[in-house]
Amino acid sequence: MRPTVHDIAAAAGVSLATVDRVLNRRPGVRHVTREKVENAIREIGYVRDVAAANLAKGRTYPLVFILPASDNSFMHGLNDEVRAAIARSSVERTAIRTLEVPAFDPAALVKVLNELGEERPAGIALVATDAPEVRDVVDRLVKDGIPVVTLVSDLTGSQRHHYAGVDNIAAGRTAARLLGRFLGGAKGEIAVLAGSMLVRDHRERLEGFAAVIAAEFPSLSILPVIEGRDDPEMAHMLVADALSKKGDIIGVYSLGAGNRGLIRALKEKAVDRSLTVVAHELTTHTRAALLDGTIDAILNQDAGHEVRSAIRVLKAKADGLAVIEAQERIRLDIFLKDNLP
Amino acid sequence: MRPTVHDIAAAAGVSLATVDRVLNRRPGVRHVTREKVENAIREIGYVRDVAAANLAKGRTYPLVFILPASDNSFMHGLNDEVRAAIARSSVERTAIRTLEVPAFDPAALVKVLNELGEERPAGIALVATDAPEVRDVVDRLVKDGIPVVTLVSDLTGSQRHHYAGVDNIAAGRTAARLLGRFLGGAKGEIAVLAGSMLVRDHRERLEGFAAVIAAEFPSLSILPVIEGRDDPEMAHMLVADALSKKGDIIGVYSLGAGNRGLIRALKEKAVDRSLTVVAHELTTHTRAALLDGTIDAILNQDAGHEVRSAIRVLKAKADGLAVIEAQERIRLDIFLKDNLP
DNA sequence: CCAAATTTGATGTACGTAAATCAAAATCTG
DNA sequence: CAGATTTTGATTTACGTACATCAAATTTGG
Repeated sequence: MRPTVHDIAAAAGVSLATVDRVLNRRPGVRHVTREKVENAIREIGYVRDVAAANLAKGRTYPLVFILPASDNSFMHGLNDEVRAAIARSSVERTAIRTLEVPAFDPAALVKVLNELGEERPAGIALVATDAPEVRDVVDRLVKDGIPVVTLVSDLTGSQRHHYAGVDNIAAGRTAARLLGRFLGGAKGEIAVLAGSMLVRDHRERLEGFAAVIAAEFPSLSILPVIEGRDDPEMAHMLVADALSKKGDIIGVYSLGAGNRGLIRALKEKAVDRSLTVVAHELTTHTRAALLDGTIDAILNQDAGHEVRSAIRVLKAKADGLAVIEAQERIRLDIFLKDNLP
Repeated sequence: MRPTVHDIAAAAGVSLATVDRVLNRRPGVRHVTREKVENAIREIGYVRDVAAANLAKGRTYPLVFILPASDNSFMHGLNDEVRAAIARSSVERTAIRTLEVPAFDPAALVKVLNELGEERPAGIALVATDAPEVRDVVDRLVKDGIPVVTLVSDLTGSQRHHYAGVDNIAAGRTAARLLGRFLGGAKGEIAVLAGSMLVRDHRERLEGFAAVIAAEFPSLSILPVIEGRDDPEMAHMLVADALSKKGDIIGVYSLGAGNRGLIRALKEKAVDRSLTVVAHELTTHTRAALLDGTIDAILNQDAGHEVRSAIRVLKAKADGLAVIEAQERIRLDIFLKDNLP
């Protein structure tokens, strides 16, 4: 059977109270005694029974999710998933609170994070705005022993414990290869629709995309990026305009949100032309467009997985436990019309 | 706070002992009283604290994994993942036992399953051989209250609680579209390498593949299926032979195992020809082939996810709890050289 | 209506850990 | 070496549930 605290006490030749003091970092244990206990723990392979410990502590994990106040399908979906997690909170012993901050606003994020430092929740998940001042607060929180994971968008060079999101450079590269291969050597121009180049995930997707196009599909050239601010109306206008003016666009890569506008523009302006289109994020609109042939492939990250993974990791870190790395890798989903969920 | 058994007792106006009798289906409770308690449970929204219950019961979940004695990379990987789960068993309160049965042998599977009926483990996961007699035993086990999930390969028309594996028809369709689009309207023949048409997942993959090729890529024709028995040597021989004889093969779909042999044949016979190749299962060999351009896309199912999902579902079913459906969907991974993990 | 049978209540122990209290022992200080 | 201080031990209660026992109350059958 699994060893218990009693077994540690017996193995170390000390009392249960001393074992408890060591396990829970309570004061009043001599260095030598502490080492005796720690050795015993290691030797008999003791692992704390988290369920029993939580029961005894009556513990709940107060977690905070910091989400940007963006009005696009993906963020709405992410919000829904966090709310679903909140609905499960009594079973999972979590007490999840969400905070909304203005999107792409490092100062606001820093302010909120600083306040959380006082509050000391059991863990923080945030959609990071990639800025040095944000990284500095996060590093301080981590140093203070508060588990932090980034969600969807990572924080360059920070000490965050984990990133629950996809590899966006790989996503961009994958989009490029799909588009390149689907176009089969044709010559022409590629339009790229992004939300904003101020966001790290969009920058990275473009970076990966451009690299592969340049290296492996020289017959394709990328037009200047269209920034649609993740807004359907704006995306519609800009894409429709580009399609009207440029006759040699043969492919489109939409790496941000606002796909509803893109799809409308495509249906208006490109019925006669055979465009190859790769877009990000599976929504009602992109799904329908994939099925009717307007879009050829969708790259997706599963918001539900990201949220659940973030929670698992935060709880594990709060308990000082290991995580199953392979389980927490967020995968890039590729959907063709045949493998939609 | 979360309601407890005491709250039920108070709400129903009965004693704790009676609540306990109802909760754990112990005899000696009048029908009316039982209903009073059940109503109270529903009204206050009581959910049993599984952690505390398991602690009290000292419960472990004796689970059985029935795996085929196949000697290919995928099954080895699956085996490794089950062993990894066994290593975690003390933490997860599982006691996992594996049983090996000859592959594609319904009788052997039936025999093992019948014996398990006596033993009554908390749950059974099996890689199903798709046969009516297997379905009948499984249905009986389910009827007897033993949770059963199929793993990797499903059981037609059975009552199994869950299938932890990918949708193989969708996988075949996806392979067809990738191949068709990558070939960009070229005219020619497609070679299909399977393990055996006696296995349901292989049959389904072929079915989906053929359907999409026929419907949407009329310039492509599928050659008679090559059955390589998932054996590298045999696959090598057969594929090399086919490539020598048929000059107009422009694509290959490998839907089973034995890819090491396929890759060798491709490197020997197809350096000059530009073949487009889609294969299943990410292994050391297929990964290397994808990176060096021998293979163009790999479809994969994550054995680790499948095993962990099966365990989660079996435990939940054993406790009569709901599962998060979206979390348990096993996804079809599509790997290009850019998004390898 | 009485005895028997059934149903319900009251109570205690256990699971593995946390946390607290008080006493005892060991160590340190001067 | 006495006294103060620190370290350790012994013991208890609690968390929410399971399970067992015995007594009391209620229902049922004749």
